Amino acid sequence: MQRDEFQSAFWATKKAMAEAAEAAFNQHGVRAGQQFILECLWEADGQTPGELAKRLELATPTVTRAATRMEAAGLLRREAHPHDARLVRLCLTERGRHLEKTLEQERLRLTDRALNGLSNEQREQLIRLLETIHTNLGGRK
Amino acid sequence: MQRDEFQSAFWATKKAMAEAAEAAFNQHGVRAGQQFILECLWEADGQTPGELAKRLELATPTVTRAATRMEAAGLLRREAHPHDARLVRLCLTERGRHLEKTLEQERLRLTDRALNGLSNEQREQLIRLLETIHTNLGGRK
DNA sequence: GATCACACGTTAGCCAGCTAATGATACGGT
DNA sequence: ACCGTATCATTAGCTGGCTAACGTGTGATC
Repeated sequence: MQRDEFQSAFWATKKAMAEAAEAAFNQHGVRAGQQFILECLWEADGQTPGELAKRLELATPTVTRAATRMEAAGLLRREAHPHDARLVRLCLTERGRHLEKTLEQERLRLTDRALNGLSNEQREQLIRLLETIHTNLGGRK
Repeated sequence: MQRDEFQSAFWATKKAMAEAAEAAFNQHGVRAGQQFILECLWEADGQTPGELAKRLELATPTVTRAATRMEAAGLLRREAHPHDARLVRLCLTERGRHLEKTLEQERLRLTDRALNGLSNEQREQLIRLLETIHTNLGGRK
């Protein structure tokens, strides 16, 4: 049957990226998926699970459960919202706040490693190609 | 902090691809991850979970559990290995065998949709770039 | 021929996505 | 003032990846 080089290459690369990301963040006691939540909170602390889910384009339960684990890991804590008892504010702990620079570095290092040997032009082209695929498949934003 | 356009674009695209693949295959009662196992079995029926895991670069338990679900879904059945009682042969049912062309078409259609608007040259370039990343991160094969 | 190490599949349990169902609170209309 | 709807978070339960632990069967060695 026809080989589908694109999908083969894409999924293999995705797997390699996921593994590398997991390895990079695990060193600092953070699971790969939690990094995105942290990034949002570094930008604006005290957001609610629903806000984070919307920003990250995740389902809300994914965020609340991750928050539970991150709370157990001492990365954040839940606080009551002052004006609306339905809402929960996720607030970074000292430890969660302190990891910002470390994890940013880790992320940039991963990108560097992944794109090693590519020219700036090739990198830009890659990003454009990825974005084309994303919009072709109806990706939001 | 520095934006990391590559990772943003990559993960967004990965998500869009995963969603699109899930939607495409679910129409035929197949979950996205099971497609790869089916492809292996179409090529050579009766392989063992361990063989499939090695080919697909998955952990063996991932395959055995998927096989259990696929068995329940009527896509394959377990058969005893004639010469070695430790081994299990995963054999396609009529239904599993019959889905080959349909799912291949679905996969190609997904690729077409994803790469819509890209020239052959751009497609080849994309594949090369993805493979570079894969090998940069130490991807096997 | 018995025993012991190795190979294989399965089970248990973790994380991370998802949807559907629950429960609590806010708010608008009456 | 009350009642119903809408909006949150959470829980339950699915798939799909993983590692570690388990049990069984092969095969080699003695």
